[in-house]
Amino acid sequence: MVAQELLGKHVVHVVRGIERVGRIVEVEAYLGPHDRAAHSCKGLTPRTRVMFGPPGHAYVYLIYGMHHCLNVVTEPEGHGSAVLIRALEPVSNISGKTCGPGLLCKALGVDRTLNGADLLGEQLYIADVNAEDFRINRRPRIGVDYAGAWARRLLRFYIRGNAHVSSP
DNA sequence: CTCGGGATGCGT
DNA sequence: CGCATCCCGAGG
Repeated sequence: MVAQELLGKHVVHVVRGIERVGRIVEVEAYLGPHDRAAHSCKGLTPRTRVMFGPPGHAYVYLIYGMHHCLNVVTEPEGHGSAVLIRALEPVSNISGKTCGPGLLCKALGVDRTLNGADLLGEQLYIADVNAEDFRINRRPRIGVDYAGAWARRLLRFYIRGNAHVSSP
């Protein structure tokens, strides 16, 4: 699954020439319209347009009126799947906490103006790094209790023992 | 545990 | 149009 492959990679956001970098330590997979916890289960709407778009783009949305969440579209166009970045370990030029999806967006300076951004571009991207050895834990996703059987699926992945995971 | 906060999608 | 709901975080 693509979600685990993001663990250990770096998220880079360039702000006024400064690279803000965090190492991905926690993610959740959202599998498509059949996944009742996924935004795409509402179908193709203005909000979910990017999620149904081509892979390698950022899906950024506002939640609870005040926090942003950063996702990576992972599957081919039309599929409607994405991976939510839930926690980072600070690497460079990070100020503020990064142990949660809203917090890490704040620390990186990511907001909805980056919705749809091409992650192969220059401003916001995922950087592969030398694979440090780590083990992966799998758990149910956070905050999706409404999603019936899908709430119990083990689609949350994090680096075992990492101090920056949101709720170990 | 509570509660803020605003967009969204859906029913009317 | 109204309104319940939401992939959260801070504070008690």
